[in-house]
Amino acid sequence: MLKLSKLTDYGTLLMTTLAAAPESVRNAQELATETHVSAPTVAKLLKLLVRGGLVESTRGAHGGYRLARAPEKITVAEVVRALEGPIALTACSVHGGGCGIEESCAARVNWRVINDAVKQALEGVTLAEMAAPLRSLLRTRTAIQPPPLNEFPLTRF
Amino acid sequence: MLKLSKLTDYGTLLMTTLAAAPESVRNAQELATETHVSAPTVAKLLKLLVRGGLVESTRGAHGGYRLARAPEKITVAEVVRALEGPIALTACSVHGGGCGIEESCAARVNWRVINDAVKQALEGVTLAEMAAPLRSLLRTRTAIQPPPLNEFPLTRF
DNA sequence: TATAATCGGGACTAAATCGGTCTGATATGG
DNA sequence: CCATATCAGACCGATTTAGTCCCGATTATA
Ligand code: SF4
Ligand code: SF4
Repeated sequence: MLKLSKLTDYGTLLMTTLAAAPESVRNAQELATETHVSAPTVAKLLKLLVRGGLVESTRGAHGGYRLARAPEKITVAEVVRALEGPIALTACSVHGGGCGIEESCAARVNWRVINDAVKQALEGVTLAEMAAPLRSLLRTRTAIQPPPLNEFPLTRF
Repeated sequence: MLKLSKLTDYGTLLMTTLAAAPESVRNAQELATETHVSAPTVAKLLKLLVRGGLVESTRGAHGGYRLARAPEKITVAEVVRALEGPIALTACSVHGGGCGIEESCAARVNWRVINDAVKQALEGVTLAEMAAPLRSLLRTRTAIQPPPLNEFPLTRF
């Protein structure tokens, strides 16, 4: 459904929760009860987010998790990328996607443009804005810009 | 991966192909060879598109398919909707999505705004533009507008 | 140092979805 | 009436997703 996977959805909720108190260190269990997401799932997500460099962990007793950067410096796009790889609406928008009919596809070039639009929409929203809801998002939405012309795919289409 | 299903992808390709010659009537087999998509899949897609009101079919000998409306009047968003239902990034952005933690979700309101942004991006692209690649898309991308304020969800967040 | 708390990595299963195929009914043109 | 071609739907295998569990590594603290 052009939809986010549920894991990614929960992941952003998790990050938003972390962003609400960026300094404090909380463990997986605490975050689970705060977000109402099941504990094992939270743990799994946090692992992925750590690996993606968005969250710092401290091990051992009294350990826990904390944002790796200031909430203003983390975009929703990064969260999505950490959890489910590059943002690619179509198979061909990531290199070597292996669609098979790329050569003859009339829609490919335009999908790429649409893909970029979506990507930039996600990149324009920071965790700080997610945590402090919606006022600032209004600005963000109009900030979507066309890419410079020379960035366009040099295809033989 | 925040990705389109392959069926939807092929569906837009199919529609783009139809839009390239909006007048002519072609049958499923012809469209399959033109798009390089397997024939049964094309047939399945066309059924869905007919049901969605985007394509007209004529049955019997010399039957085939044709766009129901002018290419300028059909948006990519409609194609996506016909093939995979309402555009909903998160489970809660469609009514009765049944997320379960909606009450306590800090991210919900903002996801809704992002969802609207993506939706409008898709609504801003017509099949005519897909068929005549990319020049006109540049305009479209900047045309994304914030919704009127009173359209915002009235939540107790 | 011993112990408890906590993360890290990965394997694993169940369920849902997706992509694709097939068959029979139905409608049209000749 | 027959050949052609869409229509509707069931159907299935493959893949992906969601969720759980286990065990080894690491650290604070008593
Ligand atoms: S080449 Fe065309 S069909 Fe293949 S993934 Fe890209 S847009 Fe889709
Ligand atoms: S309520 Fe929150 S967690 Fe549930 S679907 Fe909406 S955004 Fe996702």
